[in-house]
Amino acid sequence: MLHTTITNRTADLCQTRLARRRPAERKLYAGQHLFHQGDDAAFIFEVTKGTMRQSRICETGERQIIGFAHPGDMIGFAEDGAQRTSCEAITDGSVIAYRHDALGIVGMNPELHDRLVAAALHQITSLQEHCMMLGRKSATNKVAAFLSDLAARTSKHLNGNTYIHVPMPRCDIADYLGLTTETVSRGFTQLRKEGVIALRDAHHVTLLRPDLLMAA
Amino acid sequence: MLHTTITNRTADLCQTRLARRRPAERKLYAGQHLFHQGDDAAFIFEVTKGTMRQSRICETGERQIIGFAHPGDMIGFAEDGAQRTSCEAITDGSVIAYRHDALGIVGMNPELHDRLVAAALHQITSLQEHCMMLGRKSATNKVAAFLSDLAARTSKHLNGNTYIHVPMPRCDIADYLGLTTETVSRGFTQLRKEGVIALRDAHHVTLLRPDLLMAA
DNA sequence: ACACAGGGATACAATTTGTTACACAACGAA
DNA sequence: TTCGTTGTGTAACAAATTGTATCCCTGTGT
Repeated sequence: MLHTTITNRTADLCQTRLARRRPAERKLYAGQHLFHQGDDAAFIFEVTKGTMRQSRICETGERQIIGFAHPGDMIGFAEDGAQRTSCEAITDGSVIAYRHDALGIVGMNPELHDRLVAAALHQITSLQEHCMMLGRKSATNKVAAFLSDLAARTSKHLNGNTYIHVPMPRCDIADYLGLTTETVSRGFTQLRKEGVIALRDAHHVTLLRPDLLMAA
Repeated sequence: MLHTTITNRTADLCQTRLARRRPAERKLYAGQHLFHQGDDAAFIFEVTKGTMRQSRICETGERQIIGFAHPGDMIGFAEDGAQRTSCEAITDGSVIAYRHDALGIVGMNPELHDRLVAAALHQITSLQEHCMMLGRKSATNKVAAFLSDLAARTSKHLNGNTYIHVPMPRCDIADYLGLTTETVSRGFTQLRKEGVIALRDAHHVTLLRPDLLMAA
């Protein structure tokens, strides 16, 4: 490891400012891969625009979507330098790349190190919640919880209503929730019939009863 | 943050040796809690003996077991200083406590910092695999995968056979796999009827066909 | 020995979810 | 325009999982 390169606080701060000025932002078009399962994990990425999906394919060919990443999220935490998941852009977007080993070396950039550690801990928490949802909720509950999460991240409020943009197709939601597309469809329909949501089209949802959504 | 306390390498090394000499091991009896959901997260624990279960209770009262921890595993990674899960000992065991903030501060003990970061990344990977299993496997597959994992961690080999000790009751396995106890029971029975495993009793399994277990 | 409690297994009914099939709308290419 | 293609919603039926009730076995205490 590179702990021997530590010199003093000032040098670190300079490096921080330098890194700030050139954030190495990278554009991604819808459908484009950020990395593949098995790739060398040299970077951790911060999403700055767009929505990404992080997925894993298992031996039997089934896909599980591990999570969706929105602006502000960090993706690409990897054990032993190899990505265990793939990551693709669902919409056009952009990311900032940080060296993966900044997690191990405070000296390079202490502020970045803290942000990466915090993001890793956050990832652990959200994976735990995902497990909880996959294991212990019914199909409709899963759809409701998914919309609730999405609303908390990316909703717009206009004259008392909450509007959610659902950028991903139904099959992505299904692979995220451990369901089939048909069951996801039934979930949306049921929430609509119960008056919890209204659908302009498959990708534009209005939240009529946020209270019922949480409880559902 | 406490980066200002960094002085030099030598001091850090001394502190490392000191920490090594007094590992602050703590005994736990079966059923005893290591921490509760909501507790302040001051420590990360390394399991040295026994088996622990880490679980979460959701608003509706359902329990999901996030993972089992065996000797060598680290538990207690927490966001914002608060535990999101509870942790209990399934068998008698013991743990070593490390200060949680050692994750953020390399200076205190660089070697420990590296171990904690590696453990956090490992936790992310295994949670991702857990999600995959919860979302995309049938009941029997889940039981098989669970036994396969357990075998990889804690099995004994005697004259060509693999013996697995299953310390936890069926209801824990159910809450881990997102099933009911009955379904777990049926899973064990099916694997036995297929000749993949043999059962001495509920807690002692012999692995007859490890190849079929992975594939199942 | 006896009754009792707890964990586990099993049969059968009930429910949820997956399958299969088809209709419909939006979209792009010929 | 017309023809495919793709994504989505719906419905009927099949399959998987769960719920319920019951039974078994083992250990424990009286």
